[in-house]
Amino acid sequence: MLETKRPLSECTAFQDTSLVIAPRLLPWYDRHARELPWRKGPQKMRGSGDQRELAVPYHVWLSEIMLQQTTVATVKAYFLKFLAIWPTVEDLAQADLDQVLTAWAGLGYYARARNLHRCAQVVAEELDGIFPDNEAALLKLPGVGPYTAAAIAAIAFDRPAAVVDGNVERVIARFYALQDPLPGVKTEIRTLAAKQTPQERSGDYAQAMMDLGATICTPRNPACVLCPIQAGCLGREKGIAAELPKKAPKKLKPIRRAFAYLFRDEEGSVLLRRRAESGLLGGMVEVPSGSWGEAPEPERDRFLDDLGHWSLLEGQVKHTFTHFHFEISLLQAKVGKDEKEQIAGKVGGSWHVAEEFSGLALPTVMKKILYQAV
DNA sequence: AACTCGGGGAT
DNA sequence: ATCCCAGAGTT
Repeated sequence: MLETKRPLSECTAFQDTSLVIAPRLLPWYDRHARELPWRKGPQKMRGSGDQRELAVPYHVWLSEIMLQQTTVATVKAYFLKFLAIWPTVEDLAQADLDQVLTAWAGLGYYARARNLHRCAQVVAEELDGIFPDNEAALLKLPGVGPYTAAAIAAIAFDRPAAVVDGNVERVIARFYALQDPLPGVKTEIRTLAAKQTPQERSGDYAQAMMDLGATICTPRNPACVLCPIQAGCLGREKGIAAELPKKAPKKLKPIRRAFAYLFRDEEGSVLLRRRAESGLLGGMVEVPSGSWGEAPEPERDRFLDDLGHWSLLEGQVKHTFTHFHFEISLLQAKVGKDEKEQIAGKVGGSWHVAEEFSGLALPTVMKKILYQAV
């Protein structure tokens, strides 16, 4: 067996011989761990009296929320910005939701920002500003699901929680050559992942698995020759690692179309309004638009039509959301100084010049519309 | 279990 | 173009 080849002196932390990943993965992590803004260096197993350096729970939580379905490269700048604006969870709890949404703008999945703000308030006001140190309590927090609860417990508190994200799913599916497709095979993956989670250095192990998936065991063209756990990998033995995990086919994205209505005054101000608190782009700022339908031609909005003399602008703005493509045709109308207030009232919005855009909670699709037209 | 919910980088 | 990303919440 593989584990019997290790010197006994290195085995004390991994006496359960069913642990075949951690003993090889952690030494690799000690050498190859990525430097990330929210991460402290790997815990070195030094003398017994040595203090382990765990990352700050607030930092771990903030980064994990941002990292949900979002790449490390994208998150870095947002993480540093949030930490600069709100150094502590109490600071974030006291912020206005609109400020949080503005700082989050462009990162996507805006329900995360709303839940982030609510969670900060729960921690600050009900938990004395201290994050729970166990999965069950973490799971109750807004925006914290099974993955994030395990990740915080492991990384911030070194609890032996089974951390299973897309990277870990891929590594486990390949290591055990699991050929059933996701999401059906998820339960089996979680069971195996839990069985491999070590009692020691659990936080490092979790991050090592994710680093491995991100840099070696990649979705395509995995670098098996460089892999620290290549020896026990059934997927590699069978020559099918790159094909795993299998996934159910995805649905085709329909195309939705709409008219965006750009009210402009003589000085270049634009009329913007806030979207409903829930649903797509919830709570974000938008250019008023008609309905977003799937018909071959976009639908005019009777109410907005009557508020100005509209002219169609050249070209269309294209944007792809998670589950549909979006094509926006742009309409523009000049608004006189005397009617600005009245129209703003009817539309339910307010006037803004281009210099103010960066301070507004504008999602990317709305920035595209504004930068094309303004 | 299926669906909603952004945006960008890699290929 | 497609895939996938340190997934969660709702139905």
